Amino acid sequence: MIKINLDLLLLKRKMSVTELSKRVGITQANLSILKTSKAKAIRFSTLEKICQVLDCQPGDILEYVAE
Amino acid sequence: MIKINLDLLLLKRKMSVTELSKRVGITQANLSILKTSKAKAIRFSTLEKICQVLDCQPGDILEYVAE
DNA sequence: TATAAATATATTGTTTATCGATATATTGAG
DNA sequence: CTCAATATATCGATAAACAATATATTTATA
Repeated sequence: MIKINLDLLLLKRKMSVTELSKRVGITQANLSILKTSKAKAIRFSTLEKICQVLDCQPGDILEYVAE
Repeated sequence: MIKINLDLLLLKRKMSVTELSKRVGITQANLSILKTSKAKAIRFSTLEKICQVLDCQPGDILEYVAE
């Protein structure tokens, strides 16, 4: 499965999910869905904004976990 | 923007896009769209299969490029 | 250079699912 | 206990993946 992990970076940046959602431009609810790996897809525009705001690469937040 | 780069890994694995598309389970045409960064989103199920077949991590193929 | 193979592009239709908007539940800090 | 942060839940609209298919273009190779 593909896991998304924002916790580490949010901690580093001392940023809340709510704050990130505002900066990214999506609702707190929908970012929460992403954050908990409940989403079945992601728009590159969203991924891009997250990377932009958190100043990171997709690889920093996306992980493939074999099962 | 978010760029997707499969070329390096395909070269390493000596695998063609057509071959990858068969293994991943999507058409050659649609994988080509992904490969050329024309897609606006990606399903995690697709990303997962690509990582599985190429034995890699999302970070190996996805890149955020600031503009 | 001719031919075939690989890849890119294009079109149409179906189906899926993001994301907005919103409400509410749950958790945690103080 | 209170409040803020986060998670969960609906619903609807819209966007877009992906299938299927055809075809153009590029690349390899005999």
